[in-house]
Amino acid sequence: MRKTSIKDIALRANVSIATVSYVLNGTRNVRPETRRRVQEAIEALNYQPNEIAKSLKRNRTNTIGVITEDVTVFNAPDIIDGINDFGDHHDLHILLVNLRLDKRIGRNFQDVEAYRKYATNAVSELLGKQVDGIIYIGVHTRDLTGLINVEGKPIIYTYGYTQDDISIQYNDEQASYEAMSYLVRMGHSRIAIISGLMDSIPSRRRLNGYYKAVTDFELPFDPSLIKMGDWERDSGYRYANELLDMDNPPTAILSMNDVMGVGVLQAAKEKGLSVPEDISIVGFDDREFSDYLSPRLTTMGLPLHEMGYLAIETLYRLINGEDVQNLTMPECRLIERDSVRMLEA
Amino acid sequence: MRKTSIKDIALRANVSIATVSYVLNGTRNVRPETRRRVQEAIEALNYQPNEIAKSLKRNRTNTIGVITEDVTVFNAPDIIDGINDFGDHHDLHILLVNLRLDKRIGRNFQDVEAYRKYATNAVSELLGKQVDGIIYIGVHTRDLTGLINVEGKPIIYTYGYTQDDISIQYNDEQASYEAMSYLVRMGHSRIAIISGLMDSIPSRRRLNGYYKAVTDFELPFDPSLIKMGDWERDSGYRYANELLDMDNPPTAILSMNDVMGVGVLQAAKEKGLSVPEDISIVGFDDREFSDYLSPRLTTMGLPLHEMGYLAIETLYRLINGEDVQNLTMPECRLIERDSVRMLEA
DNA sequence: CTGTTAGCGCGTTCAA
DNA sequence: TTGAACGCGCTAACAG
Repeated sequence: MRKTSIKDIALRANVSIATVSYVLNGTRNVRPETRRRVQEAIEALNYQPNEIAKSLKRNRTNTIGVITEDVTVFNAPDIIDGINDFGDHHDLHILLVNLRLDKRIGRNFQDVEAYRKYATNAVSELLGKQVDGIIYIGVHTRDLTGLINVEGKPIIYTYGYTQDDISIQYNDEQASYEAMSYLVRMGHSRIAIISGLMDSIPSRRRLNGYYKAVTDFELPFDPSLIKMGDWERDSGYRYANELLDMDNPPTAILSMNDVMGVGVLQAAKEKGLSVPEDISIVGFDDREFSDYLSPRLTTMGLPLHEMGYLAIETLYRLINGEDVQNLTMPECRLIERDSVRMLEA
Repeated sequence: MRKTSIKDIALRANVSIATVSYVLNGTRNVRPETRRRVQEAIEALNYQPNEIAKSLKRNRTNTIGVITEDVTVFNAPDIIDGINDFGDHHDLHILLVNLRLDKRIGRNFQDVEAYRKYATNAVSELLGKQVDGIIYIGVHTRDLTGLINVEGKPIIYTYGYTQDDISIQYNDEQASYEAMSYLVRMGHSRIAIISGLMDSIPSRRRLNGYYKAVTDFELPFDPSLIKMGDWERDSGYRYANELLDMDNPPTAILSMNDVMGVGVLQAAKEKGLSVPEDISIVGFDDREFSDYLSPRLTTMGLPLHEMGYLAIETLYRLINGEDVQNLTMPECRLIERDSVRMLEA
């Protein structure tokens, strides 16, 4: 038998369907006695409104589309969790599309055409489903201008941005500056940095933070303390070796991600150096594994949950026609563990 | 201005809306010339069907609800990825609900009432949204009978089960048996095991696999090689210490998860034992971090992607009225890394 | 065989 | 408080 609809309620309560609707939504006053009858019927028939029908009429689905370039990449789950956090409290539902880019194209993000069709499809599915807005979660931060066309629907980017839309980003420069400040507070001054790929925006910004700290704290500036890595473990390993082989090696190494940090740890270990006694290390990302390394890695944690939360909150305001500007972006915070030691003065 | 609808197309192509619908769905023959006109109009107006309206009429949304107890828990993303994999190829959309249990109630799963309301809400939201079926992804395997009532909608459980519904599980017993076989092939016979909490079904099943292997391979049976851990790193550490302090210590330790495996690694290191030269270790789960440990941990990988894939595939068949039985469950497979050595004969 | 008319699905909302 | 139009697309029934 069919699901019970508003009609069944009306029939049983001996009122019109309009009245049922008013009771349901409190849109209008209804005589208490009538209301009671209606509610009794709703109860008895275990009625549950059909949101699809409601959406059709209201022209609003209370559903937002979330496009993630790859759910299995480490940043996605926590961002989604932040989205859900807000969504739960505002009756917003999440239609999730997973582009699965990591499986489909690996890291070839330069080749936009390779994944444009996936992104375009995702958008058109979502638009067809009449979502009220879209959140796009990239795998890594880059310019996504022109990738998709959302035909005027509100959209928010995170871990990526376009020249036309709002995007939620943490402040890379501030983050690496803060990591440096911490190291300085711990008594370090010869601090090396291993960067990510230099075609990446976060890499460049984090390097800026490094320079700024070097200047502000009047640290000895030595270009040979700056290594250009590629985000992978091997490059951390390779450059840590170079760094540790110097005549005047650094006392601390800031690695732009935890993965390279693993390489650094390994290089130190192989040289018989112990961390943090002989060399301090700070990573970036607070990947789950950084807590399982030995020593446990001190690292800059990313505000993933907050980014998701802010993304949907902002989208929500956009949907409701608010004029959104001057957003305060969430900040990274240092997760202090065991890979940095305090240097004696 | 309003989104262009089927009506606009009809108007422009000078046909009735019925004809447009026929062209759109290929439901009936349409004269080529007419079809061309319609298609031209669709193109010109950039028409995109309103799936909401379609769903209302069809009484089918092509959307399935995915309830995850917590997206940020390690098993969720890959299961979801598997769900997407199938969904992509069958025009199925995913409405994701995240119960966020890890944040809300931690590990207190005994206290069902603490999260029943979340689960119930999730189901009723999903039902209201008229999903065609539901997949429930637990945080860990347990009996979920009676938790929710889906009012006859098809539902599939994974990482959990009920007495009434279909659930997708890998075979724990086979998995630990296989891990043991591997160790035996590598020349080990004194093999210890550190289990998870014994109120957990996987723990018990994996222990069965262990016993079975001990019997089948005629390994020396020594009860002191069996330790009851609690899934946490500390218990791995503690029991590894006990094991390694024995007069006749094992040559290999099978840990029922990678987290405890980290504790085992640490215990060995502190004793000046090197892995795998002095002691071999096999973990369970293939957590991301197991590849970043040193040595890289050999571990039983879970077929998460496959579970998600099979879950939605089965759900799809259920939705289409097929009679589903005798499912072949996906299997764990060993990820061979560097923590086991071949013992000389 | 091709095209049209009209009612339906379910809830919202305006006019009466 | 109610009847009826409406949102958008599907489809049965009918006409040519």
